[in-house]
Amino acid sequence: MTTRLMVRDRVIELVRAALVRGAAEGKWPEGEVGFTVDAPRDPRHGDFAVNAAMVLAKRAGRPPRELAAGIVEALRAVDTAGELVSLEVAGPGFINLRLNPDLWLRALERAVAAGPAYGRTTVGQGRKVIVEYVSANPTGPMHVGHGRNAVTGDGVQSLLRWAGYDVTREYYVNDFGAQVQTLGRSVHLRYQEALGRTVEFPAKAYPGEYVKEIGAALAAEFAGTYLDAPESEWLELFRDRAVEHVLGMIRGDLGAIQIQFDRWSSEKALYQSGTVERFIKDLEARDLVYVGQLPPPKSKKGAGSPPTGGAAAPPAGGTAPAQPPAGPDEEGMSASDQLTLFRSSSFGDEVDRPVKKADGTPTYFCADIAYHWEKRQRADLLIDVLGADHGGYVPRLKAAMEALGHSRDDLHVVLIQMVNLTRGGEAVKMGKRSGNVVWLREVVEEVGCDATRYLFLTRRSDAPLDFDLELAKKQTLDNPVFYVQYGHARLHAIFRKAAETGVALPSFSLDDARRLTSPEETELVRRIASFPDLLAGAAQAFEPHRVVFYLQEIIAAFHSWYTQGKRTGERVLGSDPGTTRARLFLCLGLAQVIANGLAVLGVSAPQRMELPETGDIGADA
RNA sequence: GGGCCCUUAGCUCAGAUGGAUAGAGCGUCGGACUACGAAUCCGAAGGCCACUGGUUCGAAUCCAGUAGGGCCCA
Repeated sequence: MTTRLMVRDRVIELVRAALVRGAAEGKWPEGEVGFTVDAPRDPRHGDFAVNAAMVLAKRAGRPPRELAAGIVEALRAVDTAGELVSLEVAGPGFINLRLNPDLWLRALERAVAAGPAYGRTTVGQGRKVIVEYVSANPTGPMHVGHGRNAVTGDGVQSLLRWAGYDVTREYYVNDFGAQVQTLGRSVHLRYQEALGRTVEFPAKAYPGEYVKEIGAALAAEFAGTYLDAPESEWLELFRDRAVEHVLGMIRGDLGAIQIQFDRWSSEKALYQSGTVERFIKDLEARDLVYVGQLPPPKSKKGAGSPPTGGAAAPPAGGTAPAQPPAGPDEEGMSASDQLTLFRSSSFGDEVDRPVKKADGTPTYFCADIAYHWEKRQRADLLIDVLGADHGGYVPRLKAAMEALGHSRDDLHVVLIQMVNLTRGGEAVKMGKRSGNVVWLREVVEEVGCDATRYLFLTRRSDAPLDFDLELAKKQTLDNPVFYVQYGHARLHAIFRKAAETGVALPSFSLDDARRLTSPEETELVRRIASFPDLLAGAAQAFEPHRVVFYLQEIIAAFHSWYTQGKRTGERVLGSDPGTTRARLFLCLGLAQVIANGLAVLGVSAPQRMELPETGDIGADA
């Protein structure tokens, strides 16, 4: 498909041309002007407002309104096709302009013509980007917090795809650190138990039912072979088997919310392939590391208070979106150790971070930046979707990017805040202490995939989210996903009705479309036309929630228009064939935009929905 | 004690790179169906955009500080 301009782009193009023209005539200084073209809040101000005169005022040393008049003049001269039908200077120096309505109608035509591809743009220019999300430790099934990370990350990658980026969806598996070792030991305990022993479970062992299953499976496979064997003989095997099993569960959890990855990167493989070693050599070659000691803690209570020991993180996370990777501080290093430190403080981090422990083994952080180093070789832009508890981790990752000769903006981190699960407004008890974790799978099975996905995206990702199970199940307007899907179904009900009454779905005709003259109809057309812009903006800000709000607004506008038509008698299917075709075509555009917006979010767009049990309308009274 | 995020209507939240009179939903009150989905819509009431200063033509938005909440690290 040819790259056609969006309506707003056309305006930008015209303004730019006008500015060049005026500068050439000596009306104002030459050079780029950082102007904006916005749809004003108040529709009476026109289709778009341009602030170029105000921006230019400083440089030109002339009052904005005077400049605006000049720009208007230049715009008239540049607009040879007559696309701008009204231009006026307003307020402090805005140029309000109105477009030939046909331009909007043509945009509607394009929306329907593009069909399921409507909204795709090329702003990403095929840039390679890796979106890493979920990356939950393979020590248990996904909980609700992971779900929000997964859905948000998936929304981000989807947006980037729609915006023309070359996207790889990636999951980083922490299959090497202390936590999976703990899992391996926990499984071994269950293995012993399965073979008839009575064993005690230390507090830090993983409690889940799945641990028991893995233990039992290994008991069946190996019988007593590893019953009394030293840990060195079984730990790696048990760990790997457990990880494999848990990853299977995680894949299942992801499948339940329809998320797939293009690539699963393994921490263990980073070591085995020598990537970590190569990375450290690279650091040494660039003189980015040195041997030294950890800086003393900033605590006031007595210098040299020892860092906490290497206790493994608690097994099952509470509501944290992602389980924290064991930071360097949890790896049992003390202040007196001679460590290999990375000069991250020279690149904006607070302190230098250890990449090798006293015994020469790499730290978790080391593997992690090695991973980013390796990823950056495969892509131009890296996105990490992390739990908000990793906020402190971001500066050192960015420092690493810069130290390695990239831009710190080549890595963008999307932070995901906590999910507060409620049922009918009351908090569902969750917490690390109680061990009462709510698994993602339970939620999906209760409320469905669509509601789960949609509701996770009803907030900016860095704001905490209340997720109410009762609301998610409700088939009423309080439930936002239902509201949008219902609107889509209603549009299709109109199409069905048209078919029943022998009205064919129209193809585009400008003459027909010109009958869309009411303010509500023009507004709907404009919203449809702005959809590609909305998607591109959301993609570049990595904010999938914007799509949710867009859908919410456009469907509300539709419902309003529809109901108003019922009252006034100006129905979609009316007595005048031309108007009927025009309105049907508008509905086609609406249905397409809703379907595509929902598709971006991975939510279905049903054409028909079941009536609730109460409203048995068809029954004769 | 240090760092990051946050504070907008009674409640839950939107406000794209600063734009004109700050918007939704819920809740409250009052209305609208012999149906192409009332699972909807219309109207009313509801605001010191936490506070103070700064930047400029212009600030909910950017900067500094203060207060309060969350997370991470000590």
